Amino acid sequence: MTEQTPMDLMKCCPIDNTFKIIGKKFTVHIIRNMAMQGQTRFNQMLDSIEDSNPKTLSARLKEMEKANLITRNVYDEVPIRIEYKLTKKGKDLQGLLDQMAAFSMKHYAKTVFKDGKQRNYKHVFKKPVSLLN
Amino acid sequence: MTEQTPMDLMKCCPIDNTFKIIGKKFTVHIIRNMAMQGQTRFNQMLDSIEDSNPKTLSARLKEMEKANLITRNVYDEVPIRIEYKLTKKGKDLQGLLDQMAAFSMKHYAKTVFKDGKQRNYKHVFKKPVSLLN
DNA sequence: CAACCTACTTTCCATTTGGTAAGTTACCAT
DNA sequence: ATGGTAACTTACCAAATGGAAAGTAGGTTG
Repeated sequence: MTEQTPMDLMKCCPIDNTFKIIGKKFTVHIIRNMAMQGQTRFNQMLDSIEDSNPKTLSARLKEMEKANLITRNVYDEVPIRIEYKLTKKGKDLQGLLDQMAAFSMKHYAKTVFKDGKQRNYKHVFKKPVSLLN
Repeated sequence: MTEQTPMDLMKCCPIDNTFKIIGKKFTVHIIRNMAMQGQTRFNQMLDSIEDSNPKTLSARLKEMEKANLITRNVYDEVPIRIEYKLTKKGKDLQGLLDQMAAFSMKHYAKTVFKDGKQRNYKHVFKKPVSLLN
């Protein structure tokens, strides 16, 4: 019998599909700030994401909520407070961000590190790269 | 003494840096076709990458060559033959592609698989997700 | 009642990006 | 001379994307 390749199982490309989710400007930055710095609020992200602006940030957050990567919770305080949080699904992008970080730390040490010296992911973050189960 | 965070070491964000490299349309598709299908030629990629066109493909290949992700070799045959190959650095993006594939296989099984059933990366590709050393 | 706060939205404009279609180069075969 | 092949390039146009600046909503504080 003929061998079954991964492509025989697939209807559409999973890499392409993921790219459609995280390929737009600021999406990975938002996840990064939420996952690594625990940020939850609009103005926090606006202030800390390089070159972001409210219009684009707002658009990305809406897309991400629709894609179930994050939740949006309204707290009726004064002034109003809104919290964005990563869902389980959103957290599953951690491994992807880890790989992105690891790649630059390996190949762009001079760009990335103040002292220009190469380090690996585990050394910097004191934990191995996350994996998806 | 005060604790040293990963950010204290960094001049620029490694995630952002990687995004600048792979964030444009078709870049990951090119790497995917080269790594997973062994493609080396312009027209092969043009025919097999969904919605690609010669202008954009050509632009991406040039950027990728400049970034040392691929090499371009000219063979003076008739008709002329040109081979693109992944460098060691380009191959180091494999783990990133794996994570992208794994994420969609976990969270978009219905979109990705013909039968709509979830499978993990290892099951489909018969090998674990690649890691960067 | 004016100022301030968070969290946006809206308008209008500029830039980036991509796409189609046709052309180009160089060499060989008929 | 015409046509074929590979690998592009060019011109011109359309759409997507992003950004600055100002405005809005609802409530509080001085």
